[in-house]
Amino acid sequence: MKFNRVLINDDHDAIGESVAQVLMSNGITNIEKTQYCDEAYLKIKKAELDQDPFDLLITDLSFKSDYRNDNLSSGEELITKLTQDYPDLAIIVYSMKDQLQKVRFLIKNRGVNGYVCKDRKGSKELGESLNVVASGKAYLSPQVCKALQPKSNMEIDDFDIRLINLLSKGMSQEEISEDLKSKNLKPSSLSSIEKRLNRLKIQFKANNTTHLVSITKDLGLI
Amino acid sequence: MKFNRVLINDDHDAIGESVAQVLMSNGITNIEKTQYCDEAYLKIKKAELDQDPFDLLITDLSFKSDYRNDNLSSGEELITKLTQDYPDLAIIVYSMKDQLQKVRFLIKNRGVNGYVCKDRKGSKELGESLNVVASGKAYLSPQVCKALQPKSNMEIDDFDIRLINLLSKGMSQEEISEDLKSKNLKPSSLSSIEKRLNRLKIQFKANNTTHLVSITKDLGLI
DNA sequence: CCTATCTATACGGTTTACCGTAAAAGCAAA
DNA sequence: TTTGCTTTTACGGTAAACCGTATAGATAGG
Repeated sequence: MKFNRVLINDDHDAIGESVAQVLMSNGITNIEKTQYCDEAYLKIKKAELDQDPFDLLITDLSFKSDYRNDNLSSGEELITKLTQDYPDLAIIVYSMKDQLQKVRFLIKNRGVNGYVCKDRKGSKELGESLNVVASGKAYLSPQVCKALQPKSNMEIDDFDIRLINLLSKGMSQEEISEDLKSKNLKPSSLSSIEKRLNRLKIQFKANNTTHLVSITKDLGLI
Repeated sequence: MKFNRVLINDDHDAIGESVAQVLMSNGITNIEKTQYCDEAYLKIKKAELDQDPFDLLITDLSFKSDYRNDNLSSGEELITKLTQDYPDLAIIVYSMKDQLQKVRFLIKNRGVNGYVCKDRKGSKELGESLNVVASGKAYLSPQVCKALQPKSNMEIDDFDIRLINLLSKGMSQEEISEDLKSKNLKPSSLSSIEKRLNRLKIQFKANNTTHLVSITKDLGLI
């Protein structure tokens, strides 16, 4: 099997162009490009209605917002919507992010078929991913291929991310506790929050909360 | 004046390629590419020694680290070193970051000649910047062109920056006080530090220290 | 020289973060 | 159901951050 009709969704024009180059050098010429997630969704929808659907979407995850106020503001939202509506569409994510948690989530829970890291060898890996994904297998860049290996111990989950995010927004640990309780999310006691933060501080070698937020921001975790 | 010999420094291969395309379509063919800041520095140094120097560097700011442990790990460090050693070299930054403080700093204090945002029209703007910078003027992408307008500038001095920086490294206010005393820097009492932080927290509408560090990191202030 | 003003510092009280310990709840295998 | 393990929660003490107020020093204008 080979992909015939491909949509590229990336807000950076140069990336879109280079992805198109990779596709063409793999013999794929029926290509369209979008720079917004809304636009991508509409194009896919229209293609479906026109009986000329895409077989593959290559998309970034993070998009800068501009004057248009977008409905779908991130690649992840786009993917969530697409996997509901068009489960047959193959999706390759092409992103700077290399967090295992995110990768695992997209592959396991969103049925993403490939995850290629924009990096020094991004183009080459993207080319390889086309063949792998076309043959029905999942492709992962080497940097993130351990995402699917079970349990590489020291890992952070969505709760951790949420926690650090709320801290970075200036909430106190007690306020966070209240917030979680009001949303009926499970670990919500101040004590649990403290314990979790403690683990994270050890993991990231942070001296205090401020340091932890600083480090995770640098890592692009939040 | 026109640029003859250009070095492109970007860790993402596709970007390097697309920048090269832009240069060639502007009639510049003497192009070299690097994917590491160390490599870029060495290449520029060598070219200088060989009496065949570059007249322009186009570089990203953030680079992923890999197995090589780099000396210069960011574009900013590279630029700092270059403006010391080769003040005549023109530099255009091509980056995702669009924080005004960062841009202002690079233009004012590092003598960077152009700042182009990697964005939906990044390639087009990069092409325009070549002509503007070649004619001796500074080029700024529309998103960041207000960086040079003095209006948007709140009065934050070096002490403030130093303070927030130390906080982001995990030091307590007392440790910072000790540190400043040991360096004989003037406001150094815990009380002064508290007062200064208070002013900053009001200025940036921060709830606490963690929030303050988070906000200033987002602004690119530190 | 005196005074108004601004800055640095000192101090005490309150809140929040930090850290250890321990009980309670959830869960899976025997 | 019992047992053992893990996770969540509770609590108490210490350290640090937070906040108001007050004194000391430095500076500029009269």
